[in-house]
Amino acid sequence: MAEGAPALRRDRPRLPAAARRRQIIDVATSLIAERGFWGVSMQDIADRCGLTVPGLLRHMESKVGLLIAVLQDRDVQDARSLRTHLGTSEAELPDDWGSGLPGGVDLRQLCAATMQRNATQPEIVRLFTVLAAESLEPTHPAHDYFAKRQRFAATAYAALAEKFTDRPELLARQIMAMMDGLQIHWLRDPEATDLVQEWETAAEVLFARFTTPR
Amino acid sequence: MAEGAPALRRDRPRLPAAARRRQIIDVATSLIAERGFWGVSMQDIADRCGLTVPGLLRHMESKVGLLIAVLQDRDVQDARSLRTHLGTSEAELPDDWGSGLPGGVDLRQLCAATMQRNATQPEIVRLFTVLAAESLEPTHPAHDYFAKRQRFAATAYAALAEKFTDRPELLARQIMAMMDGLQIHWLRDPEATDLVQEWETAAEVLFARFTTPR
DNA sequence: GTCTATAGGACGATAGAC
DNA sequence: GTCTATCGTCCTATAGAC
Repeated sequence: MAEGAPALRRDRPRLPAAARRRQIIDVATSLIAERGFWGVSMQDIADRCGLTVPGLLRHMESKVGLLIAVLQDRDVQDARSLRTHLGTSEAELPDDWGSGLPGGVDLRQLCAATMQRNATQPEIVRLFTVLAAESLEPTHPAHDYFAKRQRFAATAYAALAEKFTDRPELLARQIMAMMDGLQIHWLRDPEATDLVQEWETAAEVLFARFTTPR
Repeated sequence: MAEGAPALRRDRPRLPAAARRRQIIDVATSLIAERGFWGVSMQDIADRCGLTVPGLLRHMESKVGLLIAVLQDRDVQDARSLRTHLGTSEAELPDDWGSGLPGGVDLRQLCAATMQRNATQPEIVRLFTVLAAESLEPTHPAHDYFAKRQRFAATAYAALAEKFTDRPELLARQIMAMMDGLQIHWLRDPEATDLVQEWETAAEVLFARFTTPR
């Protein structure tokens, strides 16, 4: 009966700090997407990492700190993906998204690319959908993040919409609303519809005024 | 110093059960709209009612029971409002919404009326926005409610869309997505825009194919 | 119809051993 | 880098007095 060493939780070996941090962010992303920030406990996250809560807290200074880390990580990933899609040189896009999108981009193509990417990562879409609603409350730790994000997106889209219409903010807002709306319906029943196809049909309507019928 | 009676919490007198229940539902609606179901505790709700938690639990059998009561109450209110707006006789609309909307209704008018009503009650819109996202998780107590609700709305809207297009489910989905999307943007910054006006502009685009230009 | 008291657990976070 | 142990708080819910 005398087990010598106290041994690590389960059979999981120590991980280098960087790898552990990566794992924690991935697990937290997944769980927060499922249940929202208030619906997840540090215990839940620690369990899925094969850690105790204090073990988890050596890598993240608090629960709120963990949420911030998750959101920052998403920005880094998104910026990387955008850079790849648009070509590195002209798109600066640092971690806070810089001041806008490059002017040479076509709005309709950008939207289509975004929806195509989103269709491949429902978990991330869900993370943002759930947190966007939860963080409407001004005291929510992600409130400012989402306020800023929405302001940025509205401005950037409107700038790109200028070559379509003289009311670019209006088109920008309709586009964002339609994208968000289609996404939440898709999340509720992913089998029922094809997000990309659904967007394509909607885009035809939204952009119809601005394209020459063939 | 000898205060005789233990006295009621604060200065609030006993309320008849029905009035108390009404108060509890109103308070819970408001708090859940702000913070989501997982973000609110029974203590929070009891405090705002001037009750202790056991006092609260004499009127609602559990926290989940309270959420159900809130949602059922919304259905009753919505059905009442719809009956008023459409005229009592043809719209049956029992508490579970029956099997559809009366065929005589014009879809575009119905949407406009809905958005006008929603614009006057941001708190209710927020309740549904927050819970719709939170309840994507299949184990959430409101999951089935929202799944059913979305299915009903999609069917009902599609039926009314039949006189506009031969792809009514598509138009119905675009309408619902746009309404939901505009609402969440409006909730984040209610000062910035007029929900009714915003919808009117979007509706012109969505219905443009089906109306004769004057 | 509302209270006090309390059970019994989960929560976020810290201290200190190894 | 991870553990055990623990603090103090908050949670939902119940028992029983008035």
